[in-house]
Amino acid sequence: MENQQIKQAGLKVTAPRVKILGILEHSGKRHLSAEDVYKELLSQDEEIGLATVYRVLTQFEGAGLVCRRHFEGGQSVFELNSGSHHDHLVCIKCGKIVEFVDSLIEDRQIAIAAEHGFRIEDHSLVVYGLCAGCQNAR
Amino acid sequence: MENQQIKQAGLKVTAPRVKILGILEHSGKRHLSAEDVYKELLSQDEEIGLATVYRVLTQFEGAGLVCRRHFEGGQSVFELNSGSHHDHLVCIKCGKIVEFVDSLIEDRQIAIAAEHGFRIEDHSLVVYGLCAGCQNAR
DNA sequence: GGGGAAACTGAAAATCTTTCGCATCTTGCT
DNA sequence: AGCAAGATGCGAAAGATTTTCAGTTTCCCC
Repeated sequence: MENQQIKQAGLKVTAPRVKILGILEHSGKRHLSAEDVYKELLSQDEEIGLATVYRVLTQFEGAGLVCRRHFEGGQSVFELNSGSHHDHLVCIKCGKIVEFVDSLIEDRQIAIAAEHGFRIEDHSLVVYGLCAGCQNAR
Repeated sequence: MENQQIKQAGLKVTAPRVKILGILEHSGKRHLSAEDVYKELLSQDEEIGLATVYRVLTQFEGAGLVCRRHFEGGQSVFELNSGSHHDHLVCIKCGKIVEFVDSLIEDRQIAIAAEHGFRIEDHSLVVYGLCAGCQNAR
C-alpha cells in the first residue's frame, strides 16, 4: 500500500502524503496539476494547504514517485511514475492526453545528442494537436 | 526591412516594435527571454516598458514572426521564426542551446499522432543534458 | 497636411503559479 | 510517554506575465 512507498522514499508517513498519493493513484486522470490535487482534497474535506500539496509533490518527484511535466499553459502537471519513460500527445482543445513510447525516436535523440557532444539527462517530447473528437466537433 | 514585416502582420509600425524586432534579428543569441529583450532595450537607452515587450512579443507570436518556447526554468524564450521547425538540445548547466532537425523523428511523430487520431498542430521536443564543456567542467 | 478613430504605450496594479518563513503539530524511535 | 527531527498550515513573498487606464501615436481619408 501507499505507506510503504512513502517510507521507502525516506519520508515520514503523514496524512497529507498518504492522501495525495492515494489521489494520484485512484483519481481517474493520470495527469494532475497541483491545483487539481488540492481541489480533490478539498472535496474530501481534508485540511491540507496548497503549499503542502506543492511540497509533497516536489518531494515525491525527488523520490522518483512522480514525474513533473511542464506542458504549455503555465502550470505543471504531475503523474505517477510508471517506471518507463514516455512522451505525450496533448489535445489543445479538450486537454486530452495520450501517452506513447517510440524507441525509434528515443534512439535518434541519443544519436543526435551524441553528435553535439551532449550527455542526455532528460528529455521532453510533447506533440500538440486536435484529438479525433475535437476535429469533428467543429 | 523590419517595417514591412510588421506591417504585413497587420500591426502598426511603432518604435517599440521596430526596436524589438531589430533586437531579435541582430542580437547574438537566437533565444531571448522577454527580460533579455528588455535589458537590451535599456542598454540602448530606450524608454520601453517590460509590459510592452511582453505585448509585442505576444503579438509577434500571433503573427507568426516569432516562436515562444517554454523550456524548464520558469520563463519563456522567444526566437525568430526561421520558417522551418526545429527541436532543441539544452544544456542544464550553462544554458547553451543547440537547434536540430531530424526528419526521422518528425516522421515518426506524424505516424504516431495519426495512430491515435490526432491532427498535429505543433510539437515540442527538448532534450536536456550536459554539453561537452559542462561535462568536463566538473 | 490636418482630424480623428482605432490602435498603441508606459507605469502601476493585478493575476497566477509556486515557494518561503515560521510557529505549531506529528511521527518515529527510545 | 518523551523528544528531536521532520511536517504542516497559513499568510506573505517571489517571479513571470497580463491587465487596467489614461495619455500618445499611427494610419487612413479628405
